[in-house]
Amino acid sequence: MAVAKESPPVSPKNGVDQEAEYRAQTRLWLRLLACTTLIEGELRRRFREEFDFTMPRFDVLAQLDREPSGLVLGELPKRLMVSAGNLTPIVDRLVEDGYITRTPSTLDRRVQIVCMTVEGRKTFRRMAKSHGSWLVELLAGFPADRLDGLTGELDELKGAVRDAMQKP
Amino acid sequence: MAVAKESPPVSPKNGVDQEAEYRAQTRLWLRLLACTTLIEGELRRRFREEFDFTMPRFDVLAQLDREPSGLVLGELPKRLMVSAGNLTPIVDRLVEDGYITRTPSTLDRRVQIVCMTVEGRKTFRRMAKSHGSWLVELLAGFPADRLDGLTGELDELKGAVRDAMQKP
DNA sequence: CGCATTTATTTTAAGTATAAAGTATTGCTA
DNA sequence: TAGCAATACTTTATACTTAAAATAAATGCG
Repeated sequence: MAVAKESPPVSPKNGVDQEAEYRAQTRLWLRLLACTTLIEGELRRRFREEFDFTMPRFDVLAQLDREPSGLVLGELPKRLMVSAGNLTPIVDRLVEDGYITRTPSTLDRRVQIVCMTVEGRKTFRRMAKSHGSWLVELLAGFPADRLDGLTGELDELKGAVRDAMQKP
Repeated sequence: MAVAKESPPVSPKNGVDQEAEYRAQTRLWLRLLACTTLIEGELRRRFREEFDFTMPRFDVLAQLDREPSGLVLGELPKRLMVSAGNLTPIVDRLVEDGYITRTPSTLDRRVQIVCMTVEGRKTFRRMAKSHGSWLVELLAGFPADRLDGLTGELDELKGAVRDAMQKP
């Protein structure tokens, strides 16, 4: 039963509309996933090839780059939206490689402060520059005057999803 | 739109525009990643809680569900955009659990045909129904009349990125 | 036919991810 | 002030992920 798009709302939502909306939602999700996977895969590949570095490691450095005085270790999982346990070995290796330091707080011996070293900052800057240019290269084909519009839509989407997750 | 397509670094003249565009591109990428991570994480969590199942396993079943006569194993990595090596243990376990079968082709003994079992099909239908309703729930807060528009934008983005990756 | 190449798939090594349990340490409170 | 709950972080178990090497079978070509 084909329903005209502009048919008045006879019932709040009839079966056909619901079905169509469901399919539209599924399509959106699949497209979102495809875009992210595509870009993420390419960035990962280049990080590996050019710098023998991984994105999670870069992400940690990116957070620390904004915090000259360092960051409480527990802040990282929150900001990067990953689990705490995941971060331990990543931070371990960044310390091992000399890019960051991990110092126990004198006030609370459970807490550790992580801070980028001079070496780490230098390395990060170099990688960040490439990262930026890769992004520019990959997104160059998308009309510049619609970048903000799309970002705005995604912001709304994110808000809606977050709200939906809050409720229960 | 007055943006040089791929002029390397920066000429003083349009330096500001380029910088602004670069920031817009970065914002878009971060938002895209945030949306996907948010939704993916929630779906993963629910798959785990409700069905003790993972998304990659579900994705394999979803592909096979459309192919009543089964699929050449090598098709899966292409369709799911994952590496072949990754798939081996996933398929192994699905076979082990009785959801799919893996039969060597009689024509070419390198090739294997994977096919969903009746049991697998039953299980998949049940999970797919929940998956759909979760998606509806998570995306309910986003205006229905803008779903297709956003999907279209993402399609364009995907095309642009794919083109950019093709060239070199 | 014999051998190199290509194709399909698996194995391996290194890393990322989560959940859940474990270890200190601190703070609260009865 | 003794004990217990909360907090910060690590460890463990399991699974996904890729890249690259390995295996195995088919194909092509001289």
